Amino acid sequence: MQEIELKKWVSDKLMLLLGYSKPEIVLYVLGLSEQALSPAELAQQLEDVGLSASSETRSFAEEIFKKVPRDKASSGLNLYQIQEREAMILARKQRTHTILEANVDADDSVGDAGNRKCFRKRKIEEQEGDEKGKQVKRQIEERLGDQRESNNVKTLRRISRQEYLKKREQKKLEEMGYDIQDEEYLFEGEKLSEAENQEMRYKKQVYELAKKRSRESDNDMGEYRMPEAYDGEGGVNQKRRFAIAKQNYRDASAGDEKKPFAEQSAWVEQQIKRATLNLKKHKNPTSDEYEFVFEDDVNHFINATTMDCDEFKVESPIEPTLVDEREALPIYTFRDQLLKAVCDHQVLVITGETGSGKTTQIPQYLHEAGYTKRGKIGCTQPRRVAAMSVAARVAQEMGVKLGHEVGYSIRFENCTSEKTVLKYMTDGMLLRELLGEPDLASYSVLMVDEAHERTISTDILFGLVKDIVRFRPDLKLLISSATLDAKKFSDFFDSAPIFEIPGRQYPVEISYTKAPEANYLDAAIVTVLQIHVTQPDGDILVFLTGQEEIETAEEMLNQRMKGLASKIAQLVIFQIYGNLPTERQAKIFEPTPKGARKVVLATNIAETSLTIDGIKYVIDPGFCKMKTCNPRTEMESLLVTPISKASAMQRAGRAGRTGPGKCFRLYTAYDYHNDMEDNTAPEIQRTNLANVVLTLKTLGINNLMNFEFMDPPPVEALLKALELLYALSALNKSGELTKIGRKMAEFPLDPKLSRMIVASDRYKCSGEIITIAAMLSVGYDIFYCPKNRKLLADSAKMNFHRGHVGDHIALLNVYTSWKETNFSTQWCYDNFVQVRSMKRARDIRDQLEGLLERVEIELTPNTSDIEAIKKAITSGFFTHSSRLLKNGSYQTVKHPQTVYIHPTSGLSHEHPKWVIYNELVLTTKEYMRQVTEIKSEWLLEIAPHYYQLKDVEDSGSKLLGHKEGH
DNA sequence: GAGCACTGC
Repeated sequence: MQEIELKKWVSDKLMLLLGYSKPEIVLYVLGLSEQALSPAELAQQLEDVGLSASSETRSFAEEIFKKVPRDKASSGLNLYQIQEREAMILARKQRTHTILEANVDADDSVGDAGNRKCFRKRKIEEQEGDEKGKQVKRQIEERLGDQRESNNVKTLRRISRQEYLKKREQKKLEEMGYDIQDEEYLFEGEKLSEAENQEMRYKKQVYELAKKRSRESDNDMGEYRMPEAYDGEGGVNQKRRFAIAKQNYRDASAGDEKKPFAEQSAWVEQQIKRATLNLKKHKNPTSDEYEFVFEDDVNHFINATTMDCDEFKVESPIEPTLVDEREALPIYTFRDQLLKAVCDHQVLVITGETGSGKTTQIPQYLHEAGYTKRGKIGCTQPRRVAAMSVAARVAQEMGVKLGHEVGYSIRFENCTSEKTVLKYMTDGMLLRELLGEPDLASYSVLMVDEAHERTISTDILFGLVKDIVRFRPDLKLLISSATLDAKKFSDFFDSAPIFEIPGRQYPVEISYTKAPEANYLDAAIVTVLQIHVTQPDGDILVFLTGQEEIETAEEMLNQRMKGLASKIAQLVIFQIYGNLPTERQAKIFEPTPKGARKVVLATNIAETSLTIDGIKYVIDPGFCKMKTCNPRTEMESLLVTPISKASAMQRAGRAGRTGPGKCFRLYTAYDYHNDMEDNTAPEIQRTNLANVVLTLKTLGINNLMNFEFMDPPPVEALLKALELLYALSALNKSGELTKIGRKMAEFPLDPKLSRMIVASDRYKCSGEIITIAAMLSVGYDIFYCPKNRKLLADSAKMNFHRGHVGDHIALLNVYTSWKETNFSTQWCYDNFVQVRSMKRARDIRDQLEGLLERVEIELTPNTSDIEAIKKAITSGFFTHSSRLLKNGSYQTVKHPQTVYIHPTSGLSHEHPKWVIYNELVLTTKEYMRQVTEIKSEWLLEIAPHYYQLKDVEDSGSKLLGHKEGH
């Protein structure tokens, strides 16, 4: 029953926010849009979710289902026909466009009055663009022809963006009037049967209705209210639902939702006796017992497979030149075939494992073949370091200076010039670029590398470029991925051909344990020692889940090595994880002392982000930490979860980079084949989508349901994002971007932070607010707390909290103090602050400062008005408010749940009545992290569309009501 | 008085 309610609600909500006709929603919600169901099956499905009551809905659904083409690309029209139709639509489009524009203007009454003047300039330009249409386009073409040497790049970008938005708008309307236009055009003058005429009338009716409804919702200026189900007003029932949801979440946290765990736990019970016996032995090592462990070696692992390696050659050319090296790459022999394939096909999926040379060579081949005469060749990478190092390598191979013909572009660093024809960049950077150049006009080829990693940015890029290649037949698109996923990419890009390039990975022998390990940490330690004693030279890489585990593993290893020091070779242990200070991270690259063996205890960071030379043995316990977010409560937590097969292969591959290697998996072959997922769920299905939605809306994609996600995110996550953006006034009632929303989209931050910056204009504290935003989005820990000097570190930290100003202001204090010492590194050491985090905060802050000008917010530094700063913060984070309860705990205001102030907060002993928080985390308790005290009146003042008086009343009645409820 | 996977803009 709950599920039915939810689905109904979802469908209503979608209508409100997206301006969709109901049948499409229903179909989407049911997940049927891609299936070819008969009307009877469809009716059954509708009934199952309680939507059969409305015959209107059903007939609509069936009707639309029949007529929506399964494949929008193959509409059966040729290019000429499509152009004709677009011209017909244009007239209608322009009328509607004016209406939409008017509404965007009106909508800003929700937001800051002070911001009205902003974007007026852009708006005028857009209107001009609209009127002048073709003229502007001609201008662009002329100017682009001028080698794009124009000083006025900004204007060009804006114009091209308008062009794109116009195209988008056109498409949207085209979709709405799709069939009508189609049929009117194709059957003009032909006599139709009565049934056909009837169908035509019906379709027109639907179209008119949709248009009318869209206008109505545009004009509906009523207040926004949270939907009932999210309101917390359902009394006892609502509370129960909540409790159940939470319980489920807890259960999931315990890991029971996964089958592997359920089975494994049964195994664990059986094995526990044996395991504890082993454990005891390890704790008090004598050489006899260790010999037992080592003898066990032969039987401990089952050698199962050897990783595929297509072309295994050991090459040691004497003094290889760069040309020799290029020609020795596996890809070299495929050069001509590849060029032909690129020539013949617009989209090509390329598979090639590590070492094939695809990333460095393909762009060069295309350059040599003359593709750069028509435009740049772009190549995206998921990571900054990769973009930089690959660009450097290619520049070297081509004998040019990095930043000239070959360049790279990453955040904070644009190393390209007018001359650049091969451009490597992070995928996120290209996405930003697309906001200014939506049709990728300056590119002739785009290569999306490491596509199988499925970062959010690549996933969005997929949807966008799939669209772009349709109206830019001259643009070549290359998708490069791991072999396993090639089919999926090919399918997504309308059956694009797959081009296979063999890799040059050395073979890796993979072994599994015979039985599941009860304690994988212990098993990992034992395996390290086994390898050390029984296997030939070569360093060992152990994948663990986090810092704590790595530290205990090091302790255990050291302890056991003590007793054996005289008997076996030295073992040098290194740690590597993201939060480790840079100096200590660098240590893993130091050469191993002669006769010793290196052991690297690493987190997932060693899986893709950094490569350690000389690794010959990999130990893979099969787990990693993953951030999971309960979408209902927005509570985040880090859970230890089993890795996917793809991840396991990646880990194993780490042993075969410089020579043949071995991988020891601390799980059974059965587990691997039967219980582990093939791939980790793509990020886009796991994370908060607020930023994604904002980006898409900025690109003019209002119609989120029609956006072609390779793997669509859950509808509920999309709705949550829309809801938040709506509450932040970034979207209007019909789900269109407002002026505020446009400004927010300029900032590469979480929308709540962007909103806070936009609001700071009104409170005249933008300088402070961008500092706080930068500090909050650093990503690393700000404070460093060495175990032996805990007290000192804690007191240093409390210095910044003097006056109980709250955590946001404390972060501001940290930054301003650092700035006052002229960004001194020594100051950081003295105050137990991480230098790396501060430098990063400075980079982000500088970037934000530059962006302020673009959205016409004045930089107003040095205010001492704490209340103004707090109000600006509240403008971004009013959805994250909570109130003090009588028992000292807190209750979130909108989706009531009990939470606590995190002990690391400066306010953890203060008990302020009302607070806002940056995030909720579930660790040992439900904690609010980064907390600041506010006045409850501010919530009504700042977000009257979100809060009602009863939400913020201080009366005890609400608390009493809770007691009665129990 | 807690507990810190990894990217990216």
